[in-house]
Amino acid sequence: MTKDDLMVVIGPTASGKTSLAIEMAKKYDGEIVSCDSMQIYKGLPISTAQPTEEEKEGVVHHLIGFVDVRDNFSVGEYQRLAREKIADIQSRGKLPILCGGTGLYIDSVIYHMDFAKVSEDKSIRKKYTKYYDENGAEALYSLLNEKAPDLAKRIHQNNVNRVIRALEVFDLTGEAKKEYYNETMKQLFYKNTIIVGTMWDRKELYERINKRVDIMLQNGLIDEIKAILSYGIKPENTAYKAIGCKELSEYFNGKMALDEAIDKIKQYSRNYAKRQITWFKRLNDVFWLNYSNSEDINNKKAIVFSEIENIYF
RNA sequence: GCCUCGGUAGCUCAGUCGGUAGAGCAAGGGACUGAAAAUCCCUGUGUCGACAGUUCGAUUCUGUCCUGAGGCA
Repeated sequence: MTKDDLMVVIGPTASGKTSLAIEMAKKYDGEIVSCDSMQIYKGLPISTAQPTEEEKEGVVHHLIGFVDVRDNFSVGEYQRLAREKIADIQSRGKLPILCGGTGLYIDSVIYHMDFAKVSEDKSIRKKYTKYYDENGAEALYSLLNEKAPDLAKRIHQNNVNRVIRALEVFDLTGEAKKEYYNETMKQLFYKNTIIVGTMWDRKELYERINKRVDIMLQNGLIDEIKAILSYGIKPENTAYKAIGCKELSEYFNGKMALDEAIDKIKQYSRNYAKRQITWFKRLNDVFWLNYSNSEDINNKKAIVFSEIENIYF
């Protein structure tokens, strides 16, 4: 195992990433690095579909359940931590397997992405949020357009979050995010990266998602969310945006019937899966395993396994 | 049985003072560099419940019928 070796498992939610990653980890003496913006939080094992101890089958998992739900987190931090973990796994002669569905987090690790050196500045964000509230999206956007027209071109004016972050970076550094245009971003950070994607035909994937939400409910989803709400998690917290949390808190508030909340959880999960698919379609050189084509699966898996054996061993 | 209000896009509804119709959600496609399970962009022809009448022309007016909800008996 060298510092250039990295196995990656991607796919939309409920497509079977976790079990594939575990299968590979057992076969090749690997350890799994979760790449999921919500599994990082403590106290959300059910809603974020973290593997149980039983499901892990003894495979070591990293970057799961280590952040307090009241704390916010970011890609930059994730990138740093994931690369540390990967280096550590490699140094012990094991195969690192990056597994998850958060597209930006995946890119941050596998590509040469440089995030702006400046992190969140509350007062700047507050200032621009206020400006937006008073003057609207168009006016906010034109501020950015004056300061950094090239950057503005790449952001839609209605995407206020991004416009604000771009302004924040500009104000703190005095320049547009140059790395935006940097071609090196498309280069792999780990030369021997193999990416496998788990996929299903759309209809089947949606059925699996619906079914998985029902299983989460059986496993105690409602109590889990009730518990983290009682810890004092607020709507501004990132963890609150996890699917399940906001819907169930409306149910607890009496604003929504339970059935309706459950339907929304399923709905938003399906919407999310679709966005994930859009993201992953852009990646090159992915070995896609479509589980709806069961006859094909074993052949494709065999190809992936021989690829792994050629490159890593 | 009578009265009232409905029956319009997959769903919830708006609308056309008569010239064959539009929002939100869904669905599909796309974007994505420190909130990313977030955020944002693009895509809307559907016997306007059925039949008949009036009209140059009806989804829009009139009548009958079917159907849903509520009210009165």
